[in-house]
Amino acid sequence: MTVTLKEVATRAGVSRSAVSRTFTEGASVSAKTRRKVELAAEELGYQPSLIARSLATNRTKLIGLVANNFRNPVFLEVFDLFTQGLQKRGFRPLLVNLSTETDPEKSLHMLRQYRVDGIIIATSTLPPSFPNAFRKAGVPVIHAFGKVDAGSGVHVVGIDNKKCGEMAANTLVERGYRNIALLGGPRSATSTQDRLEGFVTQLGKLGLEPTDIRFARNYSYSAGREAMSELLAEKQVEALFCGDDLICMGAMDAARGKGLKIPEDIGFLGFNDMNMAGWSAYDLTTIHQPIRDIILSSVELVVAMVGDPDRSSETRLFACSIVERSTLKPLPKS
Amino acid sequence: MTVTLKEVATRAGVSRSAVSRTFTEGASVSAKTRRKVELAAEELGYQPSLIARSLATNRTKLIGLVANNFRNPVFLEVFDLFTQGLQKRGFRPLLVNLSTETDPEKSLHMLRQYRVDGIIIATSTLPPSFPNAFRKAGVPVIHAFGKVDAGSGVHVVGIDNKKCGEMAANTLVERGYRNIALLGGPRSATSTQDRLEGFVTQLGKLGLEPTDIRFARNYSYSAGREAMSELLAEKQVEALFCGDDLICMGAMDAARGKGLKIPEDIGFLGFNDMNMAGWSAYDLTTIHQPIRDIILSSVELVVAMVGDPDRSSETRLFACSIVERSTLKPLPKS
DNA sequence: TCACACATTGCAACCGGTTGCAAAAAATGG
DNA sequence: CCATTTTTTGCAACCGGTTGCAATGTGTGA
Repeated sequence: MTVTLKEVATRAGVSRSAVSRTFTEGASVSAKTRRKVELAAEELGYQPSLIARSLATNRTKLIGLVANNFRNPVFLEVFDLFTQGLQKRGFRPLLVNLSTETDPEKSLHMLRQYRVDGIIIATSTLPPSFPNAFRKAGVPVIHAFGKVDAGSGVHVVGIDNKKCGEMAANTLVERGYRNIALLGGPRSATSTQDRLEGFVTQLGKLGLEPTDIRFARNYSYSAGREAMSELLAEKQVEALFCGDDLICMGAMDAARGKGLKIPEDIGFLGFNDMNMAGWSAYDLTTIHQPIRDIILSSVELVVAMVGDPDRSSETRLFACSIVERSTLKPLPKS
Repeated sequence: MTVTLKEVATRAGVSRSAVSRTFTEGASVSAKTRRKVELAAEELGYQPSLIARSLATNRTKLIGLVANNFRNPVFLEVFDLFTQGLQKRGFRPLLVNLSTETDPEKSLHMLRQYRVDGIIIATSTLPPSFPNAFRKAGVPVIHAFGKVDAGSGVHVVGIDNKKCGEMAANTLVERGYRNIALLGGPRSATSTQDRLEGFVTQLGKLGLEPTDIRFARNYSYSAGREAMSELLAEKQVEALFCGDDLICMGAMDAARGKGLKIPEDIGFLGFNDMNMAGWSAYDLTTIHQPIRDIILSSVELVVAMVGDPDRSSETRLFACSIVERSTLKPLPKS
């Protein structure tokens, strides 16, 4: 059915090695044989089998792409950039969806069975034991959006979540808010924990304490909305720092549903700066997470590691910044 | 570095075939040898190489997943369901991003080189020549969201876009709208073309003609917003049928920006019923596209085809339905 | 023209599994 | 207990490439 090396070799009147070499980067073939081979390959519609090549070279050019949050819009950008970045460099993403996987161990086995050259884990809601397991298996692994975690040999690319928490605290206090609550993403996410820590600490330094702290059950509009409804039923707050724009939009709609005006009655500060944050129905002031930088850097790093597996472990943190829109009171004139 | 069959065989004191057979579904091994082998494998941390197996069996269990629209939120659901569905059946998705690919031919080569067992193409913005090329190469291919296209041997799973166009026309006219415009997705999408046709035809049957027809440059909020601004500058309309919820939300915000009230001054009918359509800031009346059914069915079909490549070509169309929210006037009491 | 260096080529072993086939072992029945 | 059937096992060839090595071919300078 499919055309193989051998048939091309026969047709071109050369050895199998010659054919192999014309299809191998940087191998030694004369212009003449190359022409003959290419002609024969063309005529036969030959496509080298990457499977066979992988077996022989022990390189698959496959990168495992592991995620467990397929419903958050930021992952659109994540997937887009990952796949493009990998494609551009001649690698292919093998997608793993951990959303419903009870046993991440199984995914590890699967990825090992496919002999992926490297792995990118894009989530902050997995315990470090997961990336570490891959590392122990000797596979290059990048933990994007991960928690800085010294000494495990896992490369981390992301942001400094603690600093972001501090930034949020400063931003809200600067604008005169005092009665401030935090509505985080899932409590188990390391990003949530770190932001919380930075936020509370910085608030403390400014002599304040959060009025309320709670966590949405996941990164969704409805989770944000629900959590906010509960919060409003119990307490009164002047401003809210949310762990994610989606959650924040849900929270905004809950507040509006109670007749509150934004930002007069209540201020909102989101996180991520996803596309929708700019929609005029929300026009959300938010902290921009440099997804693009994170992804591009992760791809670059994983490819580099494939070339040099002993490359020493590295942590790359990118800066976040406030994107000013209309859900917070402006800075008072000083 | 990695443990192979041979080492397990030696350790277990059996032949390589015996090891292979214990890891092969439905092969003949006695309970005793199986135990020995499993023990040895466990001790050595053996993981069978799917690469080697693929080479020997000529089956990779890899399914190519081709898309070219990574920025539309419906694809979150699409990716989630695809990957889960494939995983559940022991297949793995090899992701191909055609967004920036100028030459789809290259992707075809790549997928053929990886010897994928099947391909799912999830887009309506590719010419039928693309899926057909795969089919010609003898690879099972499912065109999800595709255009019904007889005789090419490509399986199509999706909806009847013409009928949806008719449904939209009926819905708007029923509610008393007469001055109706269409704001479609990209003109090149077959789904857009079919909906347009159904819409205009049905309107014609009802004695009407669309006030305006235009197309957003892509499936995005901003494209919808821009197109709507242009439309409003030129014409006055009572209701708009949009080719996508995102586009529709952009259009709504453009209308609101001009001071129009929804649905009093202008009605909106979206398409897809994506999550965000239910957000209270929009609360969009829209046509539900049964993404879930389409994906699950596509996965099922592609897996079936891998098992039986000569299975005859099939088209599966699912029904769409109106989801009533608040961007259209209610049906007049009859 | 010849000796030499260097580029190109083919041979054959290897990558890590699967599988048809025949031999060996176990189970069955008389 | 033996002949027969059925199950289990190992051998060896194969899947489609790559690559070290030795042999061949080509080009250079003297």
